[in-house]
Amino acid sequence: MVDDRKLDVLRAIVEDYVATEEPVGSKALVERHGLGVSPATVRNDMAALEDEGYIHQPHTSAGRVPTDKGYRLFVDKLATLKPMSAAERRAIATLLDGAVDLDDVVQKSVRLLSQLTRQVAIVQYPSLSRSTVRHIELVSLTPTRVMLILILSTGRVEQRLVELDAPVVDSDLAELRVAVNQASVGVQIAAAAVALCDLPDGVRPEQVDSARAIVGVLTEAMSDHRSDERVAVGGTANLARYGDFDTAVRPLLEALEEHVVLLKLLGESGTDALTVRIGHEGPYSELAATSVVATGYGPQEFHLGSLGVVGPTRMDYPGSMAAVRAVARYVSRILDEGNQ
Amino acid sequence: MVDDRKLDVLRAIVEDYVATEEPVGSKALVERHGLGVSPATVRNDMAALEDEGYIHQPHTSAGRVPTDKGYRLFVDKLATLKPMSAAERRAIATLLDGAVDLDDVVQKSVRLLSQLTRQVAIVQYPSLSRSTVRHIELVSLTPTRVMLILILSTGRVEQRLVELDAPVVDSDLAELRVAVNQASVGVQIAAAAVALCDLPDGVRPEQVDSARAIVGVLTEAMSDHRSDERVAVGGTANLARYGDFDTAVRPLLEALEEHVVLLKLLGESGTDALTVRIGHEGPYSELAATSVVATGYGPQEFHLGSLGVVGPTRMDYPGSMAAVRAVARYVSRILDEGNQ
DNA sequence: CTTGGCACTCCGGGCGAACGAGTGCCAGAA
DNA sequence: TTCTGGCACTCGTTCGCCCGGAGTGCCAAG
Repeated sequence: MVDDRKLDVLRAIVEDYVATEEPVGSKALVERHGLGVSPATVRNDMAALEDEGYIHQPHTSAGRVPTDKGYRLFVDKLATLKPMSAAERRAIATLLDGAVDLDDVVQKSVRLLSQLTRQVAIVQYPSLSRSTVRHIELVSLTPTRVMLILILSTGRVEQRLVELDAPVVDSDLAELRVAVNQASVGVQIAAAAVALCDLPDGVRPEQVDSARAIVGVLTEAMSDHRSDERVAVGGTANLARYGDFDTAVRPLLEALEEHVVLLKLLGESGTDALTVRIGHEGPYSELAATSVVATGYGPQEFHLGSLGVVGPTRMDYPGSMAAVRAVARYVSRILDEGNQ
Repeated sequence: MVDDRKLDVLRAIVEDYVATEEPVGSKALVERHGLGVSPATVRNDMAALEDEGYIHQPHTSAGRVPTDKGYRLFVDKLATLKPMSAAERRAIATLLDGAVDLDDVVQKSVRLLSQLTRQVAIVQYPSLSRSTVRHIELVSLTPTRVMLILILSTGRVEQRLVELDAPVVDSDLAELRVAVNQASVGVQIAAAAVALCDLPDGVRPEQVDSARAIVGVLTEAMSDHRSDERVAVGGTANLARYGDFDTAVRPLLEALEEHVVLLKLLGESGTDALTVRIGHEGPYSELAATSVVATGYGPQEFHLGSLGVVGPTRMDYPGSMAAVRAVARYVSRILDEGNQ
């Protein structure tokens, strides 16, 4: 089982199959890779690999195709990350350095990732719940309407409109602004929501109602878990290269509409490690033909969110893994800089 | 040429073809619609319609298929908007009323539109250039970093980070905040950018540099035409229902990645009218097999942006047109309310 | 102007044969 | 023990072919 040549054969099969999309036979294998043995020998190895479940033949007298288990072994033992070319590194750096705000960073990352890997890319917005509050701004638009602006350490900005029953004067609003900022700046968002709850009790009686309304919306915005579900998707056009429409493209297209599904695909594991989920290893049986390469991102191992690519199980794992890791690193750096 | 029955036949052909996706023959036509004449008569009419270019037969002895010109006549003369069901109206109202901010409104509109029409939906964010400034907020994060927040009449919020060479004190910043707001609140954004340019000249000499930097970024954000290109896309999974992958799905998938292309598709015409662009009538020859149903939206005939759906030329025009118009109306109302 | 009849066209499905890629196995060589 | 060349076999794919059926255009009659 720990046979070097058999592993070589498996690697060759994976690489050829990824390149050609066609089952690969023993003869083509020895030709395209310098294996130094005859087709017959390779056939023996292939038979063994098939017994062990690493490859599979669609029907008698067709070539072999890697199974999910085969890809798994390939990824774990045989693949070395394809280093990014200098041009690619430069593209990443210049594109992301030019981003003006968080939205821009996310949009550009998705685009980048999909172009580098020629696959569908997914980037989760930095999680609300793991951010800290950087600033809260209260802007009175009319005497009875206040806009709340919540600025987070990641650069993410949430806004809410509040209708008040009674008008507030600007000086009161200013007071309240100071109070909410004191209570929450630098604090993790969950803790900030708690800290804010008691705040209205301390203000002057005339203000209490307005303060309650404002703080209410604020804490609601902070604990709105839907906002954690925001993701950006790009590169769907790459689906066009897929071979099998019904088993591969359709379910994936449907999944891409459901952001909750996407997040689960990325894996909210909370770890920053580069993870590869191959075919049936994922949580959805309809997506048994697709693999996910994902990783967390965030400054200094602090997990803010995830990003990755999804594609057919027959995909270029080394290349995708390298691209995903490279983009995650740049994004982490950018977010860190903005926060310094 | 102005023959009532021939028009009836054309309408029947369009409806049948949209329903079945198959060329429709004379016999099936008289059966499914109560035309009250024999197949032979219908055949004569069909021959005439074909001479005039409204329909086309893929090959001898196949049924007829509407041409783009045929769809055009159908849309212009024969189609009556399918009224929305009560349930659909309710769905629109409850979904959009629950939106918390502009992003939310746009996201939900896209989703709604794609579900109502079972097609790919596109919604353009309200144009920056046609909005007025509602408020500008300057928040000092550290002494040398200021975050600018630009709140527009549409509810759209733009944010930018400014690095200053020298620290500013809060009171100076407050002064500047008052000044920029005075200069720009209520003013159309292009005019506001102009008005702001001269502003730094009036401030105290120590502030000039900071003011210049801040106003510079602000006017840049205001005149950033890229921001006008923001669009949201949804319902791509509906592409899966398309018959022909290579001629229909692939080019459209590619177009959906290019937001500039999408905007051109929606038509920046600036009018609020409901427009239908059928097949080759559009600006892209690769999209000769797709149609666009779009309209502008915005309070009281004031064009803020466009929204619509794209699909195969063989699509349900009456239904799509009704849905697009209904959603546009609700979106307009919501934006108007937020702005009142 | 409409209708029924009729000959004609041509697409699509079904069937069978030839083909070829790939295999498994076996006997002999290293 | 391991590798290799040879060989018979399997089975999916492709091509040619035929045939049925849907649909048409045209014509003569109502």
